[in-house]
Amino acid sequence: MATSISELHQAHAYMLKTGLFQQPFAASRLMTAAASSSIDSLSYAHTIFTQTPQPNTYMYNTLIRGYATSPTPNVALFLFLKLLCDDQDLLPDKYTYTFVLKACASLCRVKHGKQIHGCVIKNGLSWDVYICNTLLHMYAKCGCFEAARHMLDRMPNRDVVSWNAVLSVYVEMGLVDLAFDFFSEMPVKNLESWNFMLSGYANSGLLDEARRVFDEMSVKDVVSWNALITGYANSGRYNEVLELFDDMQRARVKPDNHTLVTLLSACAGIGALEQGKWVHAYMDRNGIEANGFLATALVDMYSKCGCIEKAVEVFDSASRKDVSTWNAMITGFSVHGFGEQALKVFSEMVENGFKPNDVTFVSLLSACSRAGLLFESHEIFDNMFSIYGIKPKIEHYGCLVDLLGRFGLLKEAEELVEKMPQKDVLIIWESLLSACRNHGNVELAEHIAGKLLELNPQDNAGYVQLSNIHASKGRWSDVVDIRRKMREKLVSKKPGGSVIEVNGVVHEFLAGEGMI
DNA sequence: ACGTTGACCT
Repeated sequence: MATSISELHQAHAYMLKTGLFQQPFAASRLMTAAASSSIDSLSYAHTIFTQTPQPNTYMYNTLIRGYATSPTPNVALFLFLKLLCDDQDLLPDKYTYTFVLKACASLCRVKHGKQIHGCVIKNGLSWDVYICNTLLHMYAKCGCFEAARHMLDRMPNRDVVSWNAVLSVYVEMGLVDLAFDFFSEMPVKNLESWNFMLSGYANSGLLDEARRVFDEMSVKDVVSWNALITGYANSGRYNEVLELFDDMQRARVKPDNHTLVTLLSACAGIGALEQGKWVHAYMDRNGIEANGFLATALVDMYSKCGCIEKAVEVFDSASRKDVSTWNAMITGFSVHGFGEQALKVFSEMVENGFKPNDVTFVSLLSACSRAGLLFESHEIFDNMFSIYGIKPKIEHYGCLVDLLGRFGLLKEAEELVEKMPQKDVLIIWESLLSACRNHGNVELAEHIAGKLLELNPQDNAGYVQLSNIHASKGRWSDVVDIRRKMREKLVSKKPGGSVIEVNGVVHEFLAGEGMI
């Protein structure tokens, strides 16, 4: 089996030279290899398809399946139409329908799905449980739960997958209550059914319910453990994540890459360096390579735990990086205050042919902001859209406003905020307001605080900052006035907190709390 | 020769 595009090219060239390519079976094999290899070679498979004089249904199926699970499932629909119209002597078979229906589901195109359902009935394929299950999933995915239910109730040969196909959509949409009603009603359940229900609760942050389902399960696999652990991790309950991982090991369930990624992000979240190192050592012991997701998670963990050197080490030795891996490294340098290094990694990233995304630019701009790289930040902000086609979002404006504010370029910052899309500008005004405070610019501060309170009278930052500015200028009566307004609206400041790891134990303390 | 339902990183 070919694993790289160059191997595919070699095979293709050989087949053209020997005339093997003219044989439909051989051509199909090559195309299948291209469409299903892990590398992004779907377009290459499409090229082979186009060059084949008389593609058969199998080749159509292979390509439709490839596109159905790609980011552009509409091409699968197009190919299905081409099969119906262009090739009169070819007909879709039962496989074609499962693939094209999958495309309808991911596109939420219920109209097309219904038409294809009609074809299925016309061609006498209504008995096929695979097709019916895909239809069920399609109707549910498009929000047509009544249609799905109607079909499910009338299906003579429904099985556990039929029920799961609908349940999975309830869960995916976060409709946990409906999911649970449906789940309770299911006459047959398998491990997947339980895992769906469990991850439904876990993803909605309903950890007690998730836990209850988990404890009720007679059989659990690594997916079950991962679902629960991920739920705790997403709720920021990192200490419990580490406890659950201990339980998992005691239950002798072997962690997989997903487990380790979640574990590392938990370590990163609480700065648990020792546990993070343990995960890294575990990977080494078990021959698990630090690539892709795991490399990203390790880089992130080491840099959040303060070990930028270790982060660099992992990054440099990762043979397979993706955009997120690069982003994690840039963020790492950024938060450690190494602005120039962050920019250097960015140019390497581009040189290596990676396409930066909006996260990349948040990291870059905040690197500039922290390191005070004013000139560079303007250049990056401008290139972001003109070269890379990424529209600046609130975060990007925020970084720039922050930087301008730090340099005391308050007028410029204000002009930038005025140019922003109106939605969500509150936080940016807050950032600028604190810059005004640092530079003692009372006039602009009052102007901004006024805007802020007008936009959101509940906003505590506006009150707090404005009162601080008055306080710094000795305007005590204004301070008292604002504090009284705050009490009236019951606005209060949430206490700040921090975490630190000492000897492998993570401690949390709140601002104003004693150390001992 | 092909098919239905699964959780993870910035």
